[in-house]
Amino acid sequence: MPTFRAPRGTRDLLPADAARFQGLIAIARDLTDRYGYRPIETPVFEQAAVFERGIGEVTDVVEKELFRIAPRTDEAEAWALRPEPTAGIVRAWVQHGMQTWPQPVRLTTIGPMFRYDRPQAGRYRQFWQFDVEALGDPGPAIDAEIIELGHRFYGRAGVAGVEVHLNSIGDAACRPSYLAALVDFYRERAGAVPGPARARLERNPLRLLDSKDPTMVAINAGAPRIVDHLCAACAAHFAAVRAHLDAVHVPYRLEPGLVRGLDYYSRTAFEYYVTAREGQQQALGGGGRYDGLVELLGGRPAPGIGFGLGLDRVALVLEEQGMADDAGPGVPAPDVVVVSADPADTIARFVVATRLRGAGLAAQPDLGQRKLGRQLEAAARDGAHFAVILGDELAGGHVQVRDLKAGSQRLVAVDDLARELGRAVASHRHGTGE
RNA sequence: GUGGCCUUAGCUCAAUCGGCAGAGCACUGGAUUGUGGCUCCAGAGGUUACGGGUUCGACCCCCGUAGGCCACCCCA
Repeated sequence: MPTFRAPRGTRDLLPADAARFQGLIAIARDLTDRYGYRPIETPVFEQAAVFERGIGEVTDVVEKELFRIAPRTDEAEAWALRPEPTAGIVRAWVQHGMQTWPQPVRLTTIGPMFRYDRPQAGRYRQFWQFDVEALGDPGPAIDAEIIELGHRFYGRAGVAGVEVHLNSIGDAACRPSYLAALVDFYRERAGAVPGPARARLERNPLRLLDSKDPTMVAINAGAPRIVDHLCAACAAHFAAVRAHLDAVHVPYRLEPGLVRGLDYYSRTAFEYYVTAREGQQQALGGGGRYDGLVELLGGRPAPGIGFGLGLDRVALVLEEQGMADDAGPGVPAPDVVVVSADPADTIARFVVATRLRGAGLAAQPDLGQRKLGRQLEAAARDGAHFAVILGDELAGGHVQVRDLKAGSQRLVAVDDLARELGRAVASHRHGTGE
């Protein structure tokens, strides 16, 4: 066992995994660029109060998963690692007066989030999210834009079987009366409600709706549904969101039990699910509208909506579905490897490779002290297209350029080497459509 | 935070009833002096996760710890 290892719930993304992540990030960047979302980077830690106030004191995220950091004892519990990106972005919105920018403000960020809970496959203490937020627009069109963007991301990433689950959880006007009805409903059946759920009833009754406990599932089948209790404004908003999604043919499933884990959501709530996969980490992403959050964090009231998509889970599902590129652990195939007949002459190889690199070629010197055959063997195994062989011809100002794919070889003047190779590499790339 | 299963070489896994820790892949080197991915040979790689206990003797049985996984809780 090594002396040190990655902390519990964290992991190293080795080159093959990291390359897959970079691929997902590139897709996300391309999409957000074209949808008009601008990048923003906020700190990975904030004052703990930003999360406690924004996310809600009685949520699991704050109560048991907040990753607190205390660099000095007299600052204990002052700061916490971000468990999600929205609160920090809203804090930045308030701090920098983004309500004076042209509205809406479309923002996106990608980075690690932190939650101190018990790890499992697809659930980590440090995990990556692709996050998109639109602030300053109350209308249903932006809700649909966001939901469609996330849906398109999964399609572009190649994830099969992603379902959009959709619900509205009302707002300050209609949720209180619904909650009262819901609590009454459960109280009438208090004898049947399991102990842990009963404790929740007082603190956060909405959360009982998405319990997986079989007895709760049975009870919930008859529970009042929030969509039947929406005020006129919320009902109209929800209908309009659906109409927008229908118009662009984004399929979705209405889920009356979908309530989301964070307090700041209002009206539109949605999640992206892969129900086909084994195991429990089926939620690949989720989000919703948070019209009260800006005010909660000290700003002038402004509406917002956004989502966070878990890149770790996307990568996991892609692998399970056999869609992951088989990026091996080795280095990417170089255009050119520089080898030499003299096993000891690493300087000549280094000099030539450096010159080729300066000319923009993906060139690598063989760094070992092995004989020529071994050097060529390694070059071929690494997938290099060309080998530059340094030998006796060097005295006359020439080297051998060997085409490792074709098995052909010719003498090239050192002075022409970079130009010749550049041309050959370019034509090969066009020829194979790479 | 609750309950359960698991942990042997870098990776995937063997090791009879408690009796000498192994294989494949990968890695490194070699196969009569300057030419290939195949083949052949060899090498290196282990405190059997860690700590204790039982035993003449522990990879194997018992206890604890750590980590992973599964189901909850909840979520990405």
